[in-house]
Amino acid sequence: MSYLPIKQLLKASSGVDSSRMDSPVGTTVTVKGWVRTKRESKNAVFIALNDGSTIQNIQAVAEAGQLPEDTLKLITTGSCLAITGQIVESQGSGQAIEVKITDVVIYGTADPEKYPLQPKRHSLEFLREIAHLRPRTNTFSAILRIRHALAFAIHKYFNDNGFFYLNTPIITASDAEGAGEMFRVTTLDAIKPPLTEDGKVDYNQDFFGRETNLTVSGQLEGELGAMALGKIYTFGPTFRAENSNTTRHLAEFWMIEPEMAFYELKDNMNLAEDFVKTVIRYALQHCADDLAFLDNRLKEEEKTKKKEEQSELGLLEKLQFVINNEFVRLTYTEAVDILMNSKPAKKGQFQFEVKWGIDLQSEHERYLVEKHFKKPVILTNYPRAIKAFYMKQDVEPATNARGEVFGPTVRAMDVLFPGIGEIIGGSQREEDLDKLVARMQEVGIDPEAIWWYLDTRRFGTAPHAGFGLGFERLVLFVTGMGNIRDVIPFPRAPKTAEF
RNA sequence: UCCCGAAUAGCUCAGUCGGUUAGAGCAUCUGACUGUUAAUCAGAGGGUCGCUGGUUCGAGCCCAGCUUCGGGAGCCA
Repeated sequence: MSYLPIKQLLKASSGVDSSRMDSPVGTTVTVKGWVRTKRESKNAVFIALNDGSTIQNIQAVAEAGQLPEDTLKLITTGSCLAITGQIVESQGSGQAIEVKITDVVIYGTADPEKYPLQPKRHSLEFLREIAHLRPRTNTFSAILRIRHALAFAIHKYFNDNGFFYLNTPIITASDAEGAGEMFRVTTLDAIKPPLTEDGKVDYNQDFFGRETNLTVSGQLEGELGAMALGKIYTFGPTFRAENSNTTRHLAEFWMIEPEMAFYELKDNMNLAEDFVKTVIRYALQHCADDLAFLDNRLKEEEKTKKKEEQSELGLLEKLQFVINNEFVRLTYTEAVDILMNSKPAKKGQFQFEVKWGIDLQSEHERYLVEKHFKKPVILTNYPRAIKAFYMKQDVEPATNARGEVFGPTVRAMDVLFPGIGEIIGGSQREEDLDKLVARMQEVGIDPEAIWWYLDTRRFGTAPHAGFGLGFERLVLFVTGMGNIRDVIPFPRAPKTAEF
């Protein structure tokens, strides 16, 4: 039996007018979905049904005594039904149309004594414990629909702009980037692995004949793609075995990494800003009711907070603000100057002292974004010592407003967003083989281990640039959620892999 | 990994100074109610007070260890 998704049904009936040719009023339809609530009064039974196609429910109505008593009893929150009936204009005020029930098929019951989702508000902490069922809630279904829309918008953006989607390996042998602790991939016996003569695990006997891990970044392979296809992007899972217990980190997350031949740092910044704004605009256009729901949810939550802790902008306002304002661009050196002359620095309110050469702490980033500029910020030209080996080395020394000289620096860029900090990290890459190898040796990376990467510089090297964006951090920002574990269906984090 | 906090009914929480039978709201069930909107009203059922040990005549409450969760920090995307 075919059925009509609720989203389609409601779309067809928007601005209900039974005289309209395409109005569904009067037609007989079958809707299928899960019961949110059932309300009974003396003369009628009301069922709110949701099928996940939209945040909105469809109301189905039966007259009292119409449905057999034992059928009625099984229609409880969480049960799954197929309801057939005529679409009528609703007599109630909460909805334009409703289904006048002629037939109900119960696909699956849900024992109300055991079904954990009750028709009431649940804490996000509790829902994390039942992550397998939480997509059935308004909040999580909204988040997952927005997540989908953002993923689609990302592919669309790159496709529209001449990028090719490059699939980089998930299992890698390279451990050169040093982006984080890695998960080992092996088929060797964990208790009795084969050993070499000097007592170490003999990975020659492993599946790949060498040590392998799950990828921590597709960037190096992405550069190979850019040096052949021009503009590429990756969008795939990434793994970090760091013991990170925060609201912004996952052990398994999805990363987007564009890499462009012939792009320099400024082109890279322009792309990053346009890209982020475009995908946020897409979500605003295509997820209006889900975003409105989350906006409202956040406002309710804000009401319970103290005045001084309430945020100035609502979710929708914040998203509009980001797409309507230019990101502030300044160098690391200029940022350090601002921070050193800031109120919190003078009052000693920063936990970490600011001076040229330090890696900026989240308190510093937050000050710049949330207090000083109150806009997204792109910081560039970081000290070479705190950045990755592959970033292009600046020739010009950095200077601040008073003409003081610092260095050396690299052509790095970090995009900082309010609430989440670093959302994008990227750079122009060092295309000069000698400089790149010299830098690798300085930081103790064996050039032989990634000879294939260095071949890009040996054969037809070119200026190029790219960046990485943590997908969940983007979803976190767009949904206004506070914990990254709530914007991915099945979060992986230390001690967390149940579902 | 470090710092701080928490763990009591299905959920969210209260529980005074260590003292009789551990409470509330929501959810569930039963009944009432002329079309309800997370309906409303009345009633009922529902507890290994995270685990282990200790102090005490007596522990939900005090102490120690462990576990898990939350917030912050670090690592980073």
